[in-house]
Amino acid sequence: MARGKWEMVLGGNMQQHAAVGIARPVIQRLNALGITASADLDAFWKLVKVRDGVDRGKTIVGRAGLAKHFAVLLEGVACLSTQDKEGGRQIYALHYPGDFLGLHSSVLPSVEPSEVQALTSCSIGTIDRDALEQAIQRHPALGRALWRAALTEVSIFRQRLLVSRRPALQRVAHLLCEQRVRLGTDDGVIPLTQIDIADAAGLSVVHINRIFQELRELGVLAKQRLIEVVNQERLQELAAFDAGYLDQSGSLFQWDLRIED
Amino acid sequence: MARGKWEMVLGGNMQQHAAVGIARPVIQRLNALGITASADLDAFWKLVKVRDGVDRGKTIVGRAGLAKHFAVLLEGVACLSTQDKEGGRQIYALHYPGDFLGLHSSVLPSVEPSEVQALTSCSIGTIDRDALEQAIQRHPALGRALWRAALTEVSIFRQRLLVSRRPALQRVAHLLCEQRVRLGTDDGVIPLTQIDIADAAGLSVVHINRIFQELRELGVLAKQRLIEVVNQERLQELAAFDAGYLDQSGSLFQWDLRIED
DNA sequence: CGTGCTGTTGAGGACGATCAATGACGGTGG
DNA sequence: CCACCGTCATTGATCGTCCTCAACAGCACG
Repeated sequence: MARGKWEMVLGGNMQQHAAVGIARPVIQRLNALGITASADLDAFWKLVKVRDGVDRGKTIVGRAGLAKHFAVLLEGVACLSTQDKEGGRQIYALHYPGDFLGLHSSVLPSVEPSEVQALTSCSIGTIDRDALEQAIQRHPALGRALWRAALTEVSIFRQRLLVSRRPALQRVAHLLCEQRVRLGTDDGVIPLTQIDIADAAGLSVVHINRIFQELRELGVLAKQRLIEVVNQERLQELAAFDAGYLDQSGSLFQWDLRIED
Repeated sequence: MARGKWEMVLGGNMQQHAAVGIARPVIQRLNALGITASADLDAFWKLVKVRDGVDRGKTIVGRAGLAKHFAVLLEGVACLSTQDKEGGRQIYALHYPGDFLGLHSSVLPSVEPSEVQALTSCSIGTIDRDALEQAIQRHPALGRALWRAALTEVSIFRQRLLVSRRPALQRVAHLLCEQRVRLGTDDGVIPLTQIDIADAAGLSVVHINRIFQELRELGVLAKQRLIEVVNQERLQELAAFDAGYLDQSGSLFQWDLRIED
């Protein structure tokens, strides 16, 4: 995570970045969201200005108005969270490379103040809002992709609502399953702390710790500090996990993303 | 709630229905969603086929994907719910006259099976999906209105996620506040059973009952079977309720990218 | 080699679930 | 009109889950 604090890449070539490795997750994501034409991909990528070295704990997307930018996560882990007045942090959603950051504020402006925060050092790509709108005019597929991304976020909220009624072990198991799928990595490592998990699951850290011990006894998690899933199948059984809700590619209303003023 | 089981009103005139009283909530809602031009209102209303006499407990919008029509609630109370395998009912959202029913299935098709169910006798208006899409082409304001309605639903989900971490009294108080605002009536009566509240709040009926007794002691609820709020202010304090999340009339894209250093 | 953050462990207690039984109310049919 | 029934509301008792407080251990950092 070096490469200089501000690496402006205006109109850069996508393949170049793929070579650097930083663009690959984004391209994969865009593909998954239905953007396959390289003209569309290029159009999108031309909008992105890469920025490295956002430190852990920093706010990436705030909540106040006057937004000129929007972001894509390139490297690292971030979360969409809010503080309740006792200082407790509620994590609504976790973000991994390829995710769009700040969809929440475009989709749900007048909602409980929430923000996107870096959980590890992150690289992000910023996108100018006006430029994006123009690009969407010329490449409607981009609008649809954003729409789908927003739907997936919504779908995750709803699923969480269901899961929040289940006992802690299943809740945690479900959360871990979701992270595995979203990460899309092969090793079972989940790059979060128990504290993060607690805030995301809505449980106390102490209890999370005990749940983790159970999961380790069950042979689901590795017996180390690091959170590593070693038996994905068993985990899914425990969680009654069905990944369907993470795929909104079949959405009926394929409205073009409309932008008012 | 008589007036015949099937009263088809193809292309009926809006004012007529307003006279009947059945259309007023819908018109108010459409106004609130930004549809003010009478051309738009008429265009919408022409799509609606009125249907009376949906009995309590009946399914209004099923979970099978690809619904060809969706609905508007004209009279009565309905809910968006799902069953978990133990037979427990989780209520995601309550619907009152003017609400759109089945947005969930057009917006989030591949999600945990959920359905819209009548909680009292209801009158609904059904709307053909294809006809609606065509109307949206000619009246973009309709598209925006639906979009906003969907956003409000999403916003409610998210708020619930936050509230679900708070203790039962506040949770229930918050739920009641929300229902008061959504109902928009002057008397404090909330036309639900304790069972409904329990399923919506994710608490046991027994516990809901005890919470209600507390709320009555606090002078917030009337001391009768009927659920009636007699001290709205106190209730809002208890709930730390801010109605902001119920109003998504703000602009769609309000991005704010901020990076601290 | 402290200082700070994360993970771990124990003890006690609050909150809410569950089980079970009883009232209250409204509708239905005799 | 009354007896019956189903649904909803209420109450008591018990139990389990999860929280809180508190202390300590492991590890990374400067």
